[in-house]
Amino acid sequence: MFLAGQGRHRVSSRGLADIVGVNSWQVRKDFSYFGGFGTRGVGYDIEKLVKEIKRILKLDVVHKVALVGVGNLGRAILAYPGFKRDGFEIAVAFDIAPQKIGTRINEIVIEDVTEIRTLKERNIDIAMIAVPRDAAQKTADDLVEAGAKGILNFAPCYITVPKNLKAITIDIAVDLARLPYYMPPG
Amino acid sequence: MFLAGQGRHRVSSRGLADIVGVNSWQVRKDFSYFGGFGTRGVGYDIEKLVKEIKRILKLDVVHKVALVGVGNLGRAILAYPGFKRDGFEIAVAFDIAPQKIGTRINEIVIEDVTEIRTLKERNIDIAMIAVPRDAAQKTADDLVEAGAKGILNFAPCYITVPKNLKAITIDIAVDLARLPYYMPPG
DNA sequence: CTATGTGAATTTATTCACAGCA
DNA sequence: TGCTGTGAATAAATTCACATAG
Repeated sequence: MFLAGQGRHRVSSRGLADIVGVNSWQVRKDFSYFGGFGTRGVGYDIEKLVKEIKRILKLDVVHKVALVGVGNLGRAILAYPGFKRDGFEIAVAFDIAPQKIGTRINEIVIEDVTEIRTLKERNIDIAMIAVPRDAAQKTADDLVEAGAKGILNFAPCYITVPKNLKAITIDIAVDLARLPYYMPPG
Repeated sequence: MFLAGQGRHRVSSRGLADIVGVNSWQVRKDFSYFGGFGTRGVGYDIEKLVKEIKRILKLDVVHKVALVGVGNLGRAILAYPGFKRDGFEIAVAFDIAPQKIGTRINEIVIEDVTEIRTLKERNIDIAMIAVPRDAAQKTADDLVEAGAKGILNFAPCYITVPKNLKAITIDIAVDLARLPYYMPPG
């Protein structure tokens, strides 16, 4: 985006710092916690740096993702072009509405929610929840039982999963509510 | 959600801590930074607590919000029911496509993007960006010029605003990329 | 001579323990 | 007695300064 594929091979901690708006020693210290992967007097090799970070974040393998709920939000997610870049592949979408089953959106076939049970045999370990709030926890429970290891929840409620798994909730209203605190008066 | 309107008047720091999964002294310490608003030996009056927190976060006034971009994501946002609860009101939606101008979605009339310039006179101080990535920064610039004080950006890119204003970017791919690090192997 | 990586110093945040008020 | 609010103790994160490798 900023660096890759633009003819540049190297970047310094200062260069990275300027991009993300922090200080150069913060960049170096943070990298050092995972073992230094720069070259003294030279800087960081961009390709190697990206590879190391992907390895640390466990993004060095392709993760297959399921989407549950193909309403407005679900369709917006299916239309989002940025997943492949980071090694994610939306493999399937589920919905409860019979008239949607079997249709395709962006090459993804929509299946009945009861097929969630087949996640494990399809090597899908991540799921996104885009169902109404009242159905979110039940959906999460089904996903966990089917073998999902990570859940990204877009329903406006907290969901609980076994503590060895990971769930992240994205609630637009919560993020919106953070803005006024930082906004100037008037 | 958990406490309001369920017959309960009071809650202890321990009660709050259990709900959000932290320790009771963390709750008390955090509240104390803004001046204690509990009663010793009793706990916190729920109604007063909510009021104080809303005041601190500047959510004690209604904020009018504009949406720019009425594609899949924009329509999903307009359909989201949770804004009013927190004192936000989507006042207008803008789009660049002529065939969308003048139509309504969820009581919101869609106007041409050139009307962004009227934000200030309509007392709209917050905007949500749901346009394609290439148009995001230009949209942000227009919004800032029109008087927006806070921006919630859904385009998958960083946007820059003058440093006395506030912009928050929500990028699904970034949140998705956080999951594998915490997920158990296998 | 340049830019990393890291101990040491400093600052900030977390945790504890209890005084103080209803 | 019960639970808040807060100083003190502890832990963690940030910042600095520089030895070190290329």
